[in-house]
Amino acid sequence: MTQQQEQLEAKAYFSRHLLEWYHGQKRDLPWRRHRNPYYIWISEIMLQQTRVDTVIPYFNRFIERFPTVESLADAPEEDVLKCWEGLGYYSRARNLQHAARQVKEQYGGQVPNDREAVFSLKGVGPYTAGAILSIAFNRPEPAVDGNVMRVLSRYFLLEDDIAKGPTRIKMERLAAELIPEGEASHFNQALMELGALVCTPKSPRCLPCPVMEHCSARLAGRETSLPVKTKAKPPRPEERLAALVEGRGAHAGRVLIRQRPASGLLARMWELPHWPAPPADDGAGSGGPLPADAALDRLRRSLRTAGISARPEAHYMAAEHTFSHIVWTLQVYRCREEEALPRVAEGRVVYGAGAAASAIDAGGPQIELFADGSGSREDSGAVRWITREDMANYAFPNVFLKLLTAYFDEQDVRSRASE
DNA sequence: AAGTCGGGGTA
DNA sequence: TACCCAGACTT
Repeated sequence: MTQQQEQLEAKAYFSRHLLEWYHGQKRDLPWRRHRNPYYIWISEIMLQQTRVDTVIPYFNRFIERFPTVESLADAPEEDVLKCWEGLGYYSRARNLQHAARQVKEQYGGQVPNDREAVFSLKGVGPYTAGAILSIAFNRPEPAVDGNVMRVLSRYFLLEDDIAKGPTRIKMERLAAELIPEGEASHFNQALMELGALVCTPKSPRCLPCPVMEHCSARLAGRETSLPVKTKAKPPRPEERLAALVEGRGAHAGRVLIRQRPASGLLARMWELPHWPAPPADDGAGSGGPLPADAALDRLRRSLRTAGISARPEAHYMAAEHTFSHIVWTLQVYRCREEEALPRVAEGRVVYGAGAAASAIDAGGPQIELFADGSGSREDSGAVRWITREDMANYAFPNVFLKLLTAYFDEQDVRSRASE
């Protein structure tokens, strides 16, 4: 048998056995219960860089709250964001709603089924377009994600770096050849299911694998050294000082939160106000936490610059928040609202500092208005005084969700103890 | 091609 | 710890 014939046979074997395995092993997932293109689409956006088990509860809540394309298109953006709270990559939520409006206006509320149209939807790239077209419409389009690249690089012993762009193109060509006639939907899902359940990154379960016999990596004993992938550079650390401002008088029992800018990191999410901590200058330049008094002093100045009348009192707790490119270490301080608060009414912060106000009015990319990191661009956002119950109306990144929940829990314990 | 965008599970 | 993940968008 020629090499080309062997290759053809290996491909046919792969597709046939994988498909058969899938019919017996596929998981019962909410978006698999109907072939509803809207459900498939939502699930695929949520599944970007996110595990199935994490997505399931979010998916169920989401389609309950937004059952149709039109209901999503017509919803307030903050509702969509709140539904996405804790899932991460929040631009996915905003892009999804943008795309829902595209579908409503350009395609009569029906998810389009041709490549051009699907690809034009905001937030839909090569993988997601292929996934929607194949899974929802059974079109013979490849849907190549990291999972599929791992499976193919092992089965065919491909040593291309899957972090490189051209590799995905090559994998797509291969994946397209493998789709059995009329079976695009099942086959593409089978490929991903195998990657998720059997051909896992660290320790692949080769024995129960339906295609083990002809897996080139396995036959070469190289299944754990594939795929080849250049590793990402480590995230840079950022030390920050956060203010947990406890209200007094009219704001008693409430905490101050602010909204982030409309673009960039955690866009339009709500948070405790926080600012960069200056590097601790201990002479060695090694960084590390700031001495307590220096931190309090820095925070006092940041609060004043932001137009928040509050006095830092004591360190409360530390919290970490990891992004793919940054790691925040937040040192949270309890602060007391000061009397006489003409500058922090409900609504927007009014700047007292002339320099900051004029700099913002001038427009442009004002990242840091002052060299010391106070008066940052974030200081121009809306602020609110909230209770625990109000948390339901604002979308928070997980770190602040946990911080606020812990704080209000503690307050409840204290108030019950003092009764 | 590289950087920007969260968060959690796994070994 | 370090690595991984059902990626897309911007520059």
